Amino acid sequence: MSEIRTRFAPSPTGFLHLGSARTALFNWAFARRHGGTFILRVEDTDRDRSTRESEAAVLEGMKWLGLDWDEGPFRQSERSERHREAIESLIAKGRAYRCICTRESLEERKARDVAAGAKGIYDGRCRDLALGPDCGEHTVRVRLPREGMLGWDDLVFGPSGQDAAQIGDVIIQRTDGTPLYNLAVVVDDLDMRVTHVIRGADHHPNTPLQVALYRAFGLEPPSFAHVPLIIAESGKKLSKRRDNVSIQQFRDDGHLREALINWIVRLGWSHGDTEIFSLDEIASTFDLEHVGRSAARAEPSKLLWLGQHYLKALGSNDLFARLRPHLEQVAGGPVTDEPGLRVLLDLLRERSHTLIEMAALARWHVRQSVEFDEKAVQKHLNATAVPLLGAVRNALVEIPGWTVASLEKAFEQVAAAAGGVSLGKLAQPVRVAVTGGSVSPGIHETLCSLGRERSLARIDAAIALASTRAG
RNA sequence: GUCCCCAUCGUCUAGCCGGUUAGGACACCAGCCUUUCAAGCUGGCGACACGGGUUCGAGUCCCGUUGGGGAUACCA
Repeated sequence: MSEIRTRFAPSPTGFLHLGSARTALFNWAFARRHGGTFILRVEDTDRDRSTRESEAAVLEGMKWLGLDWDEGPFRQSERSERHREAIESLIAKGRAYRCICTRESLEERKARDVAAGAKGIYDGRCRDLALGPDCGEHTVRVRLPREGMLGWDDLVFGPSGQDAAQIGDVIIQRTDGTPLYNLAVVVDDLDMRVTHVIRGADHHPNTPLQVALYRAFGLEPPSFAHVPLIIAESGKKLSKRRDNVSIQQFRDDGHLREALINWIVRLGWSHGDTEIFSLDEIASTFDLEHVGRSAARAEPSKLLWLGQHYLKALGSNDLFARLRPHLEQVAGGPVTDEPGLRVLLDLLRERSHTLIEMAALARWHVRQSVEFDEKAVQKHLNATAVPLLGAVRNALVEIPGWTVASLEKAFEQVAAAAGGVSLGKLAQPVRVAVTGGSVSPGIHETLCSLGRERSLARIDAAIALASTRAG
């Protein structure tokens, strides 16, 4: 069997779309799984909507996700000469013909047809006119068979197809001489020797036409696999306005690429009961047989869970590197890499789902001063807390080493000396003193990560604050 | 309107040739753990859209209904 070749063919309209990313992933995975070739081709034949910036955004999204391609990126727009040639050859073979029907006339005829209860497909007025190149302004249409099945065996949906009579001779070349999508894809996939076309199910309905085009060229169509669409949480189609569909946006929201990949691969594909997949594992297990047939909702709770999972697994240096920009955002300035911060970040892993969330939880550590949460202060930094904080402070100053164990011991001693106050009574005021809020990792760990000097200074400040308030 | 497609817990899904107490994961709820928040552990709630067939037997096959999606461009 010949080498497997897949391609991802996005139209560059702004950014890498969630659904496109999954299509790209599937194509990438299928090629990798079979030791094949993954091609990237930008479908920019619609000049009005395609820009270099959006093309760059799509490529950037691919790279960020870790989807590397073997050939390309090719631009469909740079292949127009080849497309024209292909159209000419079709005309020469009698498989396509020139059409001089005007837009207005076409619209009018279609409206009439539809009003009469028909489908409104092209009536074939120019089909047998044998118009030459000098016929004036014209489009080119494929000459489709009048009847017969245009079918294929879809690798996801199974036997599929449509009767040729339902389609009609569609336009493949505009009056300005540029090719239309359906013609261009077929020619490109043929030229690039694509063996498996894996794409969104929104293309399912125009596959019969493409099958007809392959036949017109006298060549075998590739295998097709249509992947069900991803729909919004609402159950509706993903909308750019309402829904987050941009991979770049997910990245900016602090999601880990590993989580995003894992999330989308499971949207429509499964491998038994396995939930966790790295890119490598996808590359070695992905198959078309287990791609489902119904649309999947992009419900983000699992993405969040996956985010936490991968946050826990990330190497310390990797985590710090990825988190740094977000930490600096929170700190409002440069953040220095120091052991105490690393300790805190490790503690924050199981408390966060995204980098943004983690950076927010590290706020009290990376900022110079504490920002107090008013409710926490009222509850824990009150008159009764003053002697307690004082006792803790005195004990902490005395301990030789600043470790979790020594801090724990010191707290126990203070609690005992204060006549058996619960550790909770002790811990909360201290927590508010050093973090400004009532939520943080264990108090000993928290103090340990902040370090001796900063901790003591913050406790002193809190004692002062609590005293003034009480007095 | 017309064509095409889809249908298992709230969500993602397992379910290969018809025989399962319909499984897993997320979410949710409860308990344990616990100085807060998490994490972790244990347990719970929870689904074959509906109606007809075929069959000894249907989540699995067939038809219909309903619901949802996609396509109906000189867009891709």
